[in-house]
Amino acid sequence: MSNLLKQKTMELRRQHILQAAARVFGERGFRGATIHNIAEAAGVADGTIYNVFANKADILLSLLDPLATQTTGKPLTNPTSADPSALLERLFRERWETFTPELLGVLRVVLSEALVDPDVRAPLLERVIEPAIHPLERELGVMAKSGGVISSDPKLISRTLLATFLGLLLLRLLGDRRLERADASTMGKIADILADGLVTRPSES
Amino acid sequence: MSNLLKQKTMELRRQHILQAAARVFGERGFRGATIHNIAEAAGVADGTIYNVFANKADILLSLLDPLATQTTGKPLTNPTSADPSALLERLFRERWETFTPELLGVLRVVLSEALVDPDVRAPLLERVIEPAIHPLERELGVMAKSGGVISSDPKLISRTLLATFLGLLLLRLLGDRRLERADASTMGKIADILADGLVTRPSES
Amino acid sequence: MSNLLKQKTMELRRQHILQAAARVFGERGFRGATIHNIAEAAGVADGTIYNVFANKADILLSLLDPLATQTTGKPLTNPTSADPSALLERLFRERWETFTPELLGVLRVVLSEALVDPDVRAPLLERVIEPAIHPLERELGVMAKSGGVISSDPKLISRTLLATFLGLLLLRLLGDRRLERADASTMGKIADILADGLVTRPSES
Amino acid sequence: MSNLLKQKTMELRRQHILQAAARVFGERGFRGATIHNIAEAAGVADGTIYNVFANKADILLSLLDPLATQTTGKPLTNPTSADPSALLERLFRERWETFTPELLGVLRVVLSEALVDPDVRAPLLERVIEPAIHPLERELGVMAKSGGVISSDPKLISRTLLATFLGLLLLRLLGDRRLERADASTMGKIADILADGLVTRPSES
DNA sequence: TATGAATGAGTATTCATTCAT
DNA sequence: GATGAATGAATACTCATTCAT
Repeated sequence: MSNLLKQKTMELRRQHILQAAARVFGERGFRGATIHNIAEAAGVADGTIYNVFANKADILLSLLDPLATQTTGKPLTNPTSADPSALLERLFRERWETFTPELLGVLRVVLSEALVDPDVRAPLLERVIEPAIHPLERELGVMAKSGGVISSDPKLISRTLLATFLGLLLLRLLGDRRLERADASTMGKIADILADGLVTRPSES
Repeated sequence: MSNLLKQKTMELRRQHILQAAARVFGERGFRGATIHNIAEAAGVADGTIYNVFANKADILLSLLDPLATQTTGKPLTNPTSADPSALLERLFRERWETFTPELLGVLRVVLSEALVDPDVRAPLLERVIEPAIHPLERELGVMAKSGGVISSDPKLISRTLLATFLGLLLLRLLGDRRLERADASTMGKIADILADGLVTRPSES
Repeated sequence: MSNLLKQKTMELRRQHILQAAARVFGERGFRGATIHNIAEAAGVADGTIYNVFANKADILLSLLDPLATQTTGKPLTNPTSADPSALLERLFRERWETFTPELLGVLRVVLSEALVDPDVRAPLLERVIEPAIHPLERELGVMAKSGGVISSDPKLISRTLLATFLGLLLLRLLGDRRLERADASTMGKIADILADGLVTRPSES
Repeated sequence: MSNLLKQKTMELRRQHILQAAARVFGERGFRGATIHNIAEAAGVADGTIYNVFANKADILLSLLDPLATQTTGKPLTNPTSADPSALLERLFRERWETFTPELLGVLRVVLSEALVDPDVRAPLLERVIEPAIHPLERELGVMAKSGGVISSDPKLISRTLLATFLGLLLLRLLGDRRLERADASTMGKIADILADGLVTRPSES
């Protein structure tokens, strides 16, 4: 039983260090943050970090988990929702809200590092991005057959939707004022635009 | 005249080093690349770089120029084109093509560093992103008044369009296979979707 | 009695750890081996080692015991053997055989460390080397008086004999193939050479 | 020509650092000495050492050169010297004298490290020990045929001679007082003993 | 008494920057 | 101006030792 207790203590410590790392990495980036910075923020000794993580990179890779949970934990689609507008609505409104400041910090450092390090890029693609795209792609295929959405190229459309969402997050991370104050309702507007198009149709007049 | 010659020589050397830096930074990232790497790639001595650039960060900031030219050099909108579909078409087709492998490398390292360093983030926002958004925003406002596009919130719509484009580039940089082989025609499809919407309208049947 | 039992248990544990340490030190050297390596090899926790030994250096010093026993346990000379050839024979044949692979490992690490650390050097000299030299020196003195061996400088001769033996062990430890496969009979040959000299005497023809 | 000057300067610096390293390693051993210790002793910055040596181990391996020169530079045997006694005389007298305090320091650290690190052991064997043994072995073979020395097993005899010499050096390095004050004449005595044997022959009476 | 997680001092190595030539 | 050797601050990681359980 002391064994179970130890495991729990270990897990708590791990999460504690990960939170500190998320904060420090979010502020200074992966390369800019030192193990000492993280240890200080977590209130432990430098060496303690290595009782939990193999090395600095391992900490960063562990931060992919919350991002992955983000995608896999809450399925984008839902068997009963065959309404494409509702799908977009959910994609943009709900997901935007789940990006708390802390999770944004994680995204910031993970994206930054993934762009220049294949060892981060590969798991990000495989564990976060693809699990976000695939169900969407499948759902779009189904909806296309039933006539709800335009039928061409679900592979491309799913990527476009994710791209828009990621791009909005990116602009926010880069300091765009408009997106820093975007809330769920803002996202609702964007979902509507994507659903109905930007151009007003003559036939609608 | 010798003065002029010197200036030209200097400018040539500067461009030469910048090209080498673009390549090296694109491959290794900003922190992962050393001054020595760049000097080697440019065929000059380490010290020579400091005759042209103040420090390593200065090289990176200088790489914003080609990205800025990207946006300001070829205006997104064009007074004569009052057609919103054509605007989107141009935004996605032409711009996608201008992202040569070298420019993608620049974008890669600049984005990576901007995400975690405010000293890169601010000029990227100011010199590249905002100059891309503002004319678009203005044009959308005009088109909204003339009824060509939906009228609400050009600030948000312009950001959404840029977000989609940036997001597509981002997915490509992160290794998404579909987007790695996307060409101008692929971008044309995406522009169409944004123009007309994803949902098929009952009224259109 | 429980007290006695405890002492025995303690002594067993001590010997167990020492054996593990001999193995690990022999493979990795003193600095290259970690307390954790030794604890693992002994099947105990790191902390347990400190219940038995004061510190890492104390383990190494404790490994001098088997080497010391080597010398003091089996006296080199024997009052009844006044035959110098027999003495050399015993010195080389018997002692060579007592250097089991494990004891060679101990010698390896002790020599290595003694060469660069006075805190190991002094006890090695005092507890192992001098106890090996002195009785030999004494015996040579006696034999010199009775005319069995050349009379000059027993101090030097005893050292020369030990030097030869140590040197042979050293070459073996350094990987010399010929000595790695040397057995007792090989040592017998060497003893003969030392007894009779390398040069063939004209008078012997 | 400035190129030639640079090479010379580089070589001087290299030798300067090597001398400092020999001193520091000799005092503290390989593991006990830090790069900073060596840099301080050489009067240069830590980083400068890495302009000359690839890493710490490379410094140690470079210290094999003076030891190798020791053996290969001055051939043990000499075509004209067919006299075995003279050969031993030279082996012990001359070589002992070449072990200056500095070279002894080098031998100390090289032996210490070679005992526990195969990466040092192999080159020591190949570049120092074998080049010392082989010519000796050959010469002994020749002398055996001409009847000057006992004929059996030159492989073993050559090793025995080197073992004796190495063993004497080892005892000296371990602090044996008698050998710390041994000079060339002491070595002469030892050579005589090896030549003529330890035992006084009845036939010689 | 045994455990093994926490500690934090210690170190090889890197690399941006300088500056004598 | 160009060079590239010298600099030395900075940092990930190790490991002997301690001590609460």
